[in-house]
Amino acid sequence: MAGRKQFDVDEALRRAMHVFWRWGYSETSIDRLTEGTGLGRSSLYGTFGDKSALFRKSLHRYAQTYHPRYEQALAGAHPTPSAVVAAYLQVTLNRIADPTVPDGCLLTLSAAQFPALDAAGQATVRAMIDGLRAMLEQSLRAAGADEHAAAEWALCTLATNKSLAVLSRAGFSGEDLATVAAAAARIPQR
Amino acid sequence: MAGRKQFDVDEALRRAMHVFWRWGYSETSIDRLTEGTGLGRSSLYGTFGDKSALFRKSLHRYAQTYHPRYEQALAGAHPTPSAVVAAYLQVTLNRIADPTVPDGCLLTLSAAQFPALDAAGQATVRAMIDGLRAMLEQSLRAAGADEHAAAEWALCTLATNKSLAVLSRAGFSGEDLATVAAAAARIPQR
DNA sequence: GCCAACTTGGACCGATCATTCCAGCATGAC
DNA sequence: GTCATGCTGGAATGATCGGTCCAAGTTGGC
Repeated sequence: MAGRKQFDVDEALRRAMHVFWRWGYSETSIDRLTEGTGLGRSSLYGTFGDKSALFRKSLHRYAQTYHPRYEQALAGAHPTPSAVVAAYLQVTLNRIADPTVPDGCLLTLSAAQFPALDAAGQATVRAMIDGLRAMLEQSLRAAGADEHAAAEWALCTLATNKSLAVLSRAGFSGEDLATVAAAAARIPQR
Repeated sequence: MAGRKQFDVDEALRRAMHVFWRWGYSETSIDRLTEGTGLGRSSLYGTFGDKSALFRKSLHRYAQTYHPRYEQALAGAHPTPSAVVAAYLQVTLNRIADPTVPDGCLLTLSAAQFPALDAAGQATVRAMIDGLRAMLEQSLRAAGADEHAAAEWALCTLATNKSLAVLSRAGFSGEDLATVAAAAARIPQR
């Protein structure tokens, strides 16, 4: 039960990062961190310091892991804006499929961010996010076929994506989001 | 000091909406709400119910105010995706300039969302948001001149915008964000 | 002028939060 | 085998949270 460290510090930090990632800062309690990392309170404090220190370490870890990919995608030899967006989408998709990120991508934050939403509201947000993911995948398939069409598709996708992020962040209720989804569905899809 | 109501319910709800808007749900304490609305605890609870009820009323108020504009922009007779995005940007810009929304738009949420970030980190986020706002305005000016160029511009803008939203939401530190800003600056601007 | 109705400010409550502390014990060195 | 090291689980602490309650006081109707 005691003696020498019984966990891998780096792995614990990775898990803590995902807890912050999923729940945001203020919705992440120490109990949630102990549950997510498997460490006890004492080990957590002894290893990483207090909550905000652990959060900052998580940020750094996140930046180290994912930032170079965006950097590479955005700073590469992409002559046109549409190519830049395509590269950006590619990175995002890779992250969605990243096996080191359980249960999806950054976007899944939205559904957990507003505890005051009822279950139906959160389910709606989750469903819209799943739909968005499908759209992203479809837009990338289109990119392989025809670049101009891909650019147009990415345009629509990003616009809808942004709408969803803004709206869910602002905490729209389930029925509000459903209405927006209906509007988004009317965007021409080719 | 007492007797009959000494405040305007609708105005109080508008102010409460902005408090939630700026701080998010869990970072909004009752004390912050009383400070933001000017009402006492009793008046707040007596008029709107508990915190989550007030949040839901704020959502509804928000939806009533802003949703029709997006609905109109996204569902109107826009034949091409780029036109849809242009309309979307127009609505966003209008909201940025909306005098009923003090201190800017939804995007300003980001800077307040992570209390564990130091002052420099939050200032960096704020500066990037200001830069983003300038980019949006510039993209709209371009839209007036040449529609295709505008579409390309909007593409870049949204991509960068989305990056910022994702990154700041994930809680990047100030220097991380500065690096991303440098990368974004390398996106061709015409 | 009087009374019922209603609002208001502030004290109060239990729950939960982040954080600290300590006794107990497994470990590695000798 | 012995001992110092330092990690571990759990109890304890003070602050803050959302929420409740009530006495004090003001209003409008009569």
